[in-house]
Amino acid sequence: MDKTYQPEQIESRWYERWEADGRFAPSGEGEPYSIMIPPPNVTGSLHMGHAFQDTIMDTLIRWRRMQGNNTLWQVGTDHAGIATQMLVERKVAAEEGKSRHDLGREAFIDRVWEWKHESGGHITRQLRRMGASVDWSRERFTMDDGFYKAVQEVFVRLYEEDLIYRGKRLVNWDPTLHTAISDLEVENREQQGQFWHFRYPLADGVTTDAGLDYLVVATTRPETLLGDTGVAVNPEDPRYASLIGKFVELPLVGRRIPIVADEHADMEKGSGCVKITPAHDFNDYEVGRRHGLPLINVFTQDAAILPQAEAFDIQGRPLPEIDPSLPQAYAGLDRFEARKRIVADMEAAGLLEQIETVNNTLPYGDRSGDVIEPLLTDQWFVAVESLAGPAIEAVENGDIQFVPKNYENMYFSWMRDLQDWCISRQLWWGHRIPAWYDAEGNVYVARTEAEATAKYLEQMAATSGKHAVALKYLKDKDLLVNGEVNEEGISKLTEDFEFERLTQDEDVLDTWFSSGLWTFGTLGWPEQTPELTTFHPSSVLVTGFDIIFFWVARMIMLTLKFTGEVPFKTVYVHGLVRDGQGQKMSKSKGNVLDPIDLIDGITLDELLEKRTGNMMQPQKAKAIAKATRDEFPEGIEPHGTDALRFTFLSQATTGRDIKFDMGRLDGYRNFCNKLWNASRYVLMNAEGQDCGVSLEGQGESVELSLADRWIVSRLQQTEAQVTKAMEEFRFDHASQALYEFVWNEYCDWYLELSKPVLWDDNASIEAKRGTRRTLVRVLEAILRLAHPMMPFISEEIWQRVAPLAGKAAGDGRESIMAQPWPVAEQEKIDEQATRDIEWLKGVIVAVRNVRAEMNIAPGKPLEVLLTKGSATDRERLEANRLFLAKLAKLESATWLDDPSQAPLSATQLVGDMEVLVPMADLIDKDAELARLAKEIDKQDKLIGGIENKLGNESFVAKAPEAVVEKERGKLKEYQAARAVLLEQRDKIAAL
RNA sequence: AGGACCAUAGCUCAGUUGGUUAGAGCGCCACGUUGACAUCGUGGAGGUCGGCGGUUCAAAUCCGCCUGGUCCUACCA
Repeated sequence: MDKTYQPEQIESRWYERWEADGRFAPSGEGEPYSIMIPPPNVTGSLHMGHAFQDTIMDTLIRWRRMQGNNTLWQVGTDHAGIATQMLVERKVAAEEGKSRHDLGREAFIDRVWEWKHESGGHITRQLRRMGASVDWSRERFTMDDGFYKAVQEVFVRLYEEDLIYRGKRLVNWDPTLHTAISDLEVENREQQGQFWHFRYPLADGVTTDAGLDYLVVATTRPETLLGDTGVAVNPEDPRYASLIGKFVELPLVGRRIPIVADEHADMEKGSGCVKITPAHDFNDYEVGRRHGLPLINVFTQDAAILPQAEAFDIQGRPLPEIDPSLPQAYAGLDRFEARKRIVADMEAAGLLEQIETVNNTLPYGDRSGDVIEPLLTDQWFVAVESLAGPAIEAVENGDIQFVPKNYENMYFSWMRDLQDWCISRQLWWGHRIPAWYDAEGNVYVARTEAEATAKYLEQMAATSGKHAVALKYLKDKDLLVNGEVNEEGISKLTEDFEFERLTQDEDVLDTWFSSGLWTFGTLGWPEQTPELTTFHPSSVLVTGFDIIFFWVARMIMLTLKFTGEVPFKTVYVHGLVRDGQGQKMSKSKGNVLDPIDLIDGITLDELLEKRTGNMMQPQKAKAIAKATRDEFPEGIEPHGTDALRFTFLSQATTGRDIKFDMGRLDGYRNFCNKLWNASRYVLMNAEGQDCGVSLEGQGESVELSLADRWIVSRLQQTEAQVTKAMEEFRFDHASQALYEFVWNEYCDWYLELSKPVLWDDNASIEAKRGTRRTLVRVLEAILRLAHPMMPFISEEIWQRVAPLAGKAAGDGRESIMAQPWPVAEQEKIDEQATRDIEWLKGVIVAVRNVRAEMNIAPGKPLEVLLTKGSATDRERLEANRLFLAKLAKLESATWLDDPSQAPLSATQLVGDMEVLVPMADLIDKDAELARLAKEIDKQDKLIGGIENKLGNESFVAKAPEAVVEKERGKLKEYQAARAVLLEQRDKIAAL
């Protein structure tokens, strides 16, 4: 083995080997355990959030696999509608100077597929670098054929049950992307805005109680004035009671609009009057519905002013009786330009009362960055009410559990106030909605055009002779079979019967509609496949809290509906990975860390280029470059995947955001190095030597030392601890338990304790064998314990160590991946050995303390005296002379029967026993007296505290006996320590 | 405005049902190179557990209020 740990050399090699050997596929034996990866964008790249998430999933899967479960980690990618379409649009624009409309729908979609084939492997390669043991043989894509089938099936069935409907509704419209987006894709940003107060003249000579002939309304969006269809006042408002049912004359347009009474109007705010624009505001839409006000749309899809408005009733039916004319001056103006002009015109007309500056929050599209406009459009919706009930219940009754539990509240509060889900998007990239229209605009929802055509014929035949004839003809000719008109039938229809072909809906489905089917769609549904039976419901979903609404809630609803099962039994929710300062990582802030750079390292120059090159806001480049130079003056060193994974795990606490800590990453890289070097030591002392283990695993006669029994005992406890932590999803505890055992016990103590045995010419063959066997077996177990967290280094070392530990090769389990997870054996826990070792450590630390305090060279052999020891102390000394001599560097350790004969010494306590290092004339009197005074003071304080407690009658009376006893014990201990210090002080003072 | 979460050493964080001399890693200080490892070893300094009040024999831990931070929801007509 190399002297230092070189991760890059081992990582790619092992991953390829595992994959080639088919180690990731389900074993087919044991209790099923499955995780569905949250599908990353197919053309995306791996960010810190993925790396974190993937580490957790891989750790769980590797752990369960070792425990003997039949594990499936389902992998796949998402087509990510908007994100991917925008990316390809930009690429096409940059490379060919063409828009998607220049190309046309089909050609554009071909480009997207090309791009998918070109770049789709990027993220999967990165997943491999993380060590993710996903089953690549089952990789899926949300737009592959099988998945498409599941999507269609779900859509059609929901439609048939009236749970999907189409209608003209107000939606969040993105004027840049020209599509509806969901509430969840809207980002509210606060900013300073203006609030215009306008006068709306009262019609028919009516006046207010105050004698005014106008009402004052206020708005932050004056351009919507053109679509006003009412003014609301509060029904309780005495100021306007007499005006309810009267009219105002809408300025600039001249429309007469009613004054209605509605709770929505807040008497406390402004004038108490509110303009109502049902076609351009969600609240006004509701007011309009309550009062039967018409909806007047004044915007184009670009959010520019229409030359002529469009009027509808609440059902979305056109209202021809309403005069649609708008002032021509605004026709074609962008909404913000129109706003300026309208304000100016109002002012000119003397109708502008006041302009206020206010802080308000505006909705922005999180993809386009454009201001979202509520717009009346034809869209498809899922009626969620009947789906939400069972989805809430599943969490309430514990079929699905959130970890940590408090996310359940977040889930409930969202689910209990659910709006119908708008699932149509006016995009090209995605699952096209399986709905077809005939020439009259009637809709036929079906799995295929053939099926839709059949439905069309059947439906129309009932009322139309022409259709009935065509239907009969096709049936007679066997061109209509099983509810589908085949290709030939369709061409017959269009040619012989002169029907127009049905046209498919132009819209595609919201990406989350398809990813909502992920857990069962990937397993072959609607077919009842063996995989579906075995692996569904999945065991755990690992996801960020930010997509509980987008994804988790919808998965639960759709999966319950179509499989009758929950999609997963546990939802492990993790937080966001932030930078070291707690800032969200973003390209524009220039604080993004790439997991691959942490693994492989990156030079400062490359990092600077990555962070400042190709920026949206180049003016920030300088500040970013400076911050980057300050934080990473030498760039980033390579750390390896194992260290990165271990860092994530150690920071994975309880669902809170994590601040990624470079210091920890360094620390865990060092931990890998520590493990590496400990293994080197073990191999140097065991390879080719008698370890008391034959290849058949038969032990030969061995003698186990105290240290051997102790480390084996501690190993059992560590195994239990790590397992418990994994079961509780406390990866921080699991990683810490392993870290502490390996470093603080195995390396710091056990390896050191093995040296005296192995290097002592007088030690017996059996003792040496026992120590070698323990060294090897404990290391072998450590590696298995570490493997789910650190797959690469554990495998690399295990290959060398396993044969020495009697693990046979050639049995199909020659990878650590196929080894059993360590199970703690109660009978190997040795309390006595633990106490004895604690004593030994106590003496060694006592001597080290003296050396440090007295400035005695670490290597100088010492002659120590022991006094006030019990029979047990004497036994322990005799049993451990060898260890003591070596680890504390003692020349000798001698019992002093009469404590009063002790020479002037530095003294330390181990229990009641005193360890004396004679100091002769080496002592600096003043310094030592000062040190002792400080120590005595410390003990005095401790003693005082306990005496207070014990002097408190109610403490003694009410506290449990055990607690009181413990305090008494402590008191004795402190008093003894104090006595030693006093004695020491007196001796020195007397010099 | 309502709600959730958080506040422990210079930094990043543990601290399960109240009882520990409040812990770890990094950083800091001192010492240390012959036999696994300087990506190391040994020893050490450093915290009135955000503030105030309460419950209790006992509070970092339970309750209330306050302050500061993060986030979510709503409103902003």
